Amino acid sequence: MAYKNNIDTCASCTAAWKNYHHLSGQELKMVNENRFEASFRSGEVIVKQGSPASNALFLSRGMAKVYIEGPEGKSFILFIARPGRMIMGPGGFTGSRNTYSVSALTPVQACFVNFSILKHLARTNGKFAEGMLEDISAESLNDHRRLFNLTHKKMRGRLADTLLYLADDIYSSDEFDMLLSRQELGEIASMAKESVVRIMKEFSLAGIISYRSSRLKITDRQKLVSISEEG
Amino acid sequence: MAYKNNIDTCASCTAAWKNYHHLSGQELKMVNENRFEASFRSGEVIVKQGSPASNALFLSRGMAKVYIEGPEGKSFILFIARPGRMIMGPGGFTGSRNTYSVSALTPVQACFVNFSILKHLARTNGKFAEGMLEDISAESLNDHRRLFNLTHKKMRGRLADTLLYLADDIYSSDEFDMLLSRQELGEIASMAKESVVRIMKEFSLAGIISYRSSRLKITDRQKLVSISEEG
DNA sequence: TAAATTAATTGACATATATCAACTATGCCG
DNA sequence: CGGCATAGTTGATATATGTCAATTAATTTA
Repeated sequence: MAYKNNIDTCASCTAAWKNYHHLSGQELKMVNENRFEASFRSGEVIVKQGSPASNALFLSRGMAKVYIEGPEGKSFILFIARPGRMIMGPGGFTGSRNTYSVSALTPVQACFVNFSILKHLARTNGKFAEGMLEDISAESLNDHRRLFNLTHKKMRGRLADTLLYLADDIYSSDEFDMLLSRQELGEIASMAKESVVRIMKEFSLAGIISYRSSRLKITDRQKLVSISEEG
Repeated sequence: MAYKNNIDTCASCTAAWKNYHHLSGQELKMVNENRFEASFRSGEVIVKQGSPASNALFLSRGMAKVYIEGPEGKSFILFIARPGRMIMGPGGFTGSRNTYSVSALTPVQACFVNFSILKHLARTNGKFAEGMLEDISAESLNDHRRLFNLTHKKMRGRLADTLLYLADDIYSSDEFDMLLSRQELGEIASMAKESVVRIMKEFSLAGIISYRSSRLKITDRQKLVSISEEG
């Protein structure tokens, strides 16, 4: 975990959180002067569940998984994080501990901004607070959809959801490098890794997806969507 | 759905949202003058999923269930609502439609406050905005726990969770009137109503709970907690 | 109060899905 | 480059859970 500052300023950062647009030059300067940056290698833990929560996380480069660690090594992936998004667990406003872990799926460049700064900005800049509320609301809506889908769909539907999530929300493309293991796909779709393997093969034989090595391509999106909808 | 105003003012309302404490007299007056009130009978729909979302809901009396309606009559109960809490779907800040339905479990007295008022207050009153963020964060944390529990626990664990949720968060007592049908318990714990019946009986035979008619009592909380934890 | 709904219960059965064990492919490190 | 560790794959099996059908209990309505 080597420390270095690769980003000049928040103002010039191309991966900055869109809500920072609501800040004045003065306010953004405050964020910039109080952030700190770090690099992580693939697989490294960026935030550890249970540890004291004091900073929000922003990725400036790379991808990470955000997950809940349960007993007996069981874990559940909440979402995949990319640059441009604020990663602040509920712990930021409620308790004082991280309610989830974050670990790097690729080499990651990350910025940490202390909660106190963000809270101060939310108190003093109404537009910023509103943007924050919008962000958190959008997450909340996702959680609700997920709660419904995970409890009401069967494996095929849940895996279809997962593949569509990756294509639509993460890669914005129907063809992408699959950074997640079968195990991790299972931790998103809530199923055993063996089941992921079997259903991926089934989809492949049905011409819905194709994959070789780590490259995955959705070849029949329509069918995948209908599997997702049928549950 | 008869309309009447039973609450004098927000200032004197004993069921008011705690975050209203952060408002000035002037601000609270604005809320008071722009709210409207309505009564609902048991079973009546208070908010309908998919309809245009324009108001946040506050119960001043009674209980309601907040749930997602899926295809084929399937539904999933997100939470049980009581007075003192703001009920604003994510739709309030993101889309413009209600993302869930709310229906009365008992006779309900409810207040509606337009989003525009709440957004305005959030923009102009930092403390209020912060309180709102705290509230939403707490909900988010619940959703995350629920995502993990529903996907990783077996039926007994999920039903134990549900009964503890009712006792701890809703009734603050180990003995209470069970307003929910077996079907509805299943829509919280994500299982068939028949399974709810069978496991309730099992718990009853094991001396963990007892029930006759609509009265339910947790008689061995420790065991119920351990079932919840073991999953 | 009786009839008519609706909810709860029970048993039998089907099946979706996890688990276990073995094996193979792949990638990484010395 | 070869060997070790990790990830992927496959088949066999166990089981948790849903579904269906029938019955009883409880509640509402006429």
